[in-house]
Amino acid sequence: MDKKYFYITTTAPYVNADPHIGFALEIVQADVVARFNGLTGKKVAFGFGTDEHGLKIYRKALEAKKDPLKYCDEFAKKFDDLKKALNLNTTHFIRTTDPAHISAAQEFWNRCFKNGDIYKKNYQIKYCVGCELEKTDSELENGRCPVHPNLEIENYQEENYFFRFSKYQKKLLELYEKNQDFVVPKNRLLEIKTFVEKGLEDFSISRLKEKMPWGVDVPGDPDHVMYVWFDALVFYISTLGWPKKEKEFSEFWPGVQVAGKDNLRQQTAIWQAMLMSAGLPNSKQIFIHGFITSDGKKMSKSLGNVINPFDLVKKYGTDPVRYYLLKEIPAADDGDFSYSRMEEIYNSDLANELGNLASRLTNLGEKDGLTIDNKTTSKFNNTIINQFNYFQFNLILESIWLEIKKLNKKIDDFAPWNKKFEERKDFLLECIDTLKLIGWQLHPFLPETAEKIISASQGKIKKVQPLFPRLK
RNA sequence: GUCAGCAUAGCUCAGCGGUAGAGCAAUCGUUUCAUAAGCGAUAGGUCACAGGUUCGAAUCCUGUUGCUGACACCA
Repeated sequence: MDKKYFYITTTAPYVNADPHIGFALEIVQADVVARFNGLTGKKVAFGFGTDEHGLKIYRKALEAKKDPLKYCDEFAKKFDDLKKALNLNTTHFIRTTDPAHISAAQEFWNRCFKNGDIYKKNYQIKYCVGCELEKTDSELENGRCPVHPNLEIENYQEENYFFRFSKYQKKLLELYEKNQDFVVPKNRLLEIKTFVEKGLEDFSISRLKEKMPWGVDVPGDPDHVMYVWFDALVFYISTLGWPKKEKEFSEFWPGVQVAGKDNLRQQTAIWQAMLMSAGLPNSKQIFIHGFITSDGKKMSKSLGNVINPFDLVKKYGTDPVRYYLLKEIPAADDGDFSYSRMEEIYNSDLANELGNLASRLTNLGEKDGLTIDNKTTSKFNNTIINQFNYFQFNLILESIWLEIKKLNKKIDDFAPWNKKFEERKDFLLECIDTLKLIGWQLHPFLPETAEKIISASQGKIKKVQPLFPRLK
């Protein structure tokens, strides 16, 4: 709709563990799209934040004998550190424990309530005394806790607030029907459609405060706090300052949301129904990415194969890590990370092909004392623009690398080092200009490298330091 | 258990009815401007398995095996 403004956001990571490589993937993907849109002249908002309420965090904080907020502070800091480590161009940041978010969540609740979509009902809770935890049906085996099969599951009821999700079945299906690109990739759209078609049940959106106080107060009811989902989803608009910053909100919303496949339902159905209920426009688009395995295996603490994004960046640098995530992990499918593959593509793609190309060209240019004045800037052809619309980062990078290979070959074929100065001048100028264009195309993906390339290929040409020193 | 998707060279994937493709890795050759980089060539696959349809199947259909996801209160 609005061509001037663009808003993109990731999910708000839950702060019960250190930042995960999977979230790094998600936010790097969002960053690339944000930067791309910025280069095409739009005003971009890129939202980011942390999800900090709920039982799990409350328990962890108690275990660590810490005040929940202080406990969250430590994690929120770690997530904030991702911005620097991954060179993210985020413009907005909010924690769900920030007062602005809390009042946004309450305002959102009020709107849904006024619309008649929030009501009180008895909620059946299944509780395992052994774990001292509430259990869901999917966690039970034959109606018993798998960890404590000799203990009976206790049932009790409490009064909760419910959200009238069922009311929005038809409207959600209309939304999917009307906009076939609402969820990308399309098999995810199919998945959620099937889910909604099967019928929707209202779900509980509050918890008794006496049992679990770590949440946003339900307006007008001191006995309840909101269930994390409800408050966390409002994050997508509280980052923009809703409801206070009306202008900013109306400029940027609706936005594009990036989420993992485990988040499909929350983003594409629940959140959309909530928006309808609150009388706000639906999201523009939801992109669903896959998961990353580590050396072909699921990452888990017990296997000891968890990949920490900070370690990776420390070892290889920001742009190589971004390159791996964008080139080697198919954006919409599961992908694998391995150190050997990381080093392979670092050396072949980055050091040998791209880095060396910049070195040889700027070296030739410097020796001939060349100067380039032309102001080539960002330029994306329609294929690339279309591939951006479907988040096909790996394909875009492949086509950029095709250009890099072509340029390397072109230099070999012409062999400027065998030519006289006058014979090679125009040739070199042309090559360096192509290099600059490549730099611009790389800008959303590898911002730091791109800037080095661009600045090295304009004005008086000087040989660049190796962009990516070869490993080993 | 039910439903859906996937299974192609060592690795990552493209091809989706007409004699198996790319990149990386491997091997060999070649150039020297460059980060011992570049360029070229070679090798590497009964296209998961078994049936069927067709003049012809990696490509369509059926079955088997394996993996992944969904089947609602885990963010």
